[in-house]
Amino acid sequence: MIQDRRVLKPTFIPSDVVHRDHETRQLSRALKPLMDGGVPETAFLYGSSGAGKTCIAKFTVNRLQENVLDINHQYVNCWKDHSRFKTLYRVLEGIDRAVDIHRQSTPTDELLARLEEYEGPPYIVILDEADQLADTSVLYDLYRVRGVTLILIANREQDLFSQVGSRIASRLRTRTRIHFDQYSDDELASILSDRAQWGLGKDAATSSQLERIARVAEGDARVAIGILRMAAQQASDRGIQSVTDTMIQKAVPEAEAEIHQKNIQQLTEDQHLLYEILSEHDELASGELYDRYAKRASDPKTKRMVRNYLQKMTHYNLVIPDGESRGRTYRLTSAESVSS
DNA sequence: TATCCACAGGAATACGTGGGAT
DNA sequence: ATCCCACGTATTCCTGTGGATA
Repeated sequence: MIQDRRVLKPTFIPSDVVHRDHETRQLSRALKPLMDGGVPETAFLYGSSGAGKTCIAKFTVNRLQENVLDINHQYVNCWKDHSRFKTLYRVLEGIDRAVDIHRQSTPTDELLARLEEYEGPPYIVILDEADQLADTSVLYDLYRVRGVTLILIANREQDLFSQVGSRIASRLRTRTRIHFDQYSDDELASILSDRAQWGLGKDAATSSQLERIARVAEGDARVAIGILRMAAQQASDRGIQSVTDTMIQKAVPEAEAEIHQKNIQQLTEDQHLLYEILSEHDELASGELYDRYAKRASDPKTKRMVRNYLQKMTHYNLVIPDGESRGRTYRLTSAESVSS
């Protein structure tokens, strides 16, 4: 029953997007000066995850490139390439100027100098998860390079600007800001319907099934499509043409567990231990958590380091912190209790 | 209410590592 | 073989915050 697997992958960009006309127009307008040699505005897309930010950014740039003009573009995920060096490297890669750069033999400033020499067609750089940059000075670097247009993507506006120096923050703040609301259940259902039709065939799922998936996904398109993919996989494994309600029910925790499991595999030994301790309790105060950790670990790290671990695990959606300073407690995400 | 203390998270710093350069 | 550069990891130091206590 699966006709085109790519359509259900998280990275897939549809040839036509729905329910984001306003946002797409805003972004197009910001980039429009490129069409007659002008200087476009820096665009800043923000909103919760799965709201279509990355999709719209890529879609708009692709369309601009196909229909209109000679431009270069590059997509950089700052969660993966979060250092100044790596980000600049990726940016150079997008214009084929990175071939002879072998890791650290070249100082970072050399990369920037090379970028400043660039005199090709306009260059659009999409910085996804820009709030994850360890060193936000790259924003300043890139902002100053002639011919480079930035599209910044982050979950929350203040997460990005809290770290950026005030100098560049004030400059960037004035640029085009585009907010992405969560998808409504209806919008999600119609997105799913399109994907199901292209990727799975007409009768793969009923509209009420898609609505059900949309509801549990809570506005997150990535989650919704993931659930559909898992359900379709089950149907395909059994050689039947359409998904059943039972498959959807099973796919919901499986889609969550898949992400969850991937994240757990990334953990180090110490982080695993923290996870294990937390799994034995409903919730733990930070002091008690550390005491238990220090008792069990063969070579316990400092409290500060453990705070870094917990922060990272929080970002991976494995741990939920409760409370601000004193009296904070930690607990695990409820993923495994759901899957039972 | 003033003081104290546990805690979060930023900044500076130290250390070990990998791989190209010499 | 040795040096160098940037990186990831970890520690130390520090400031700000909010709940607990005298």
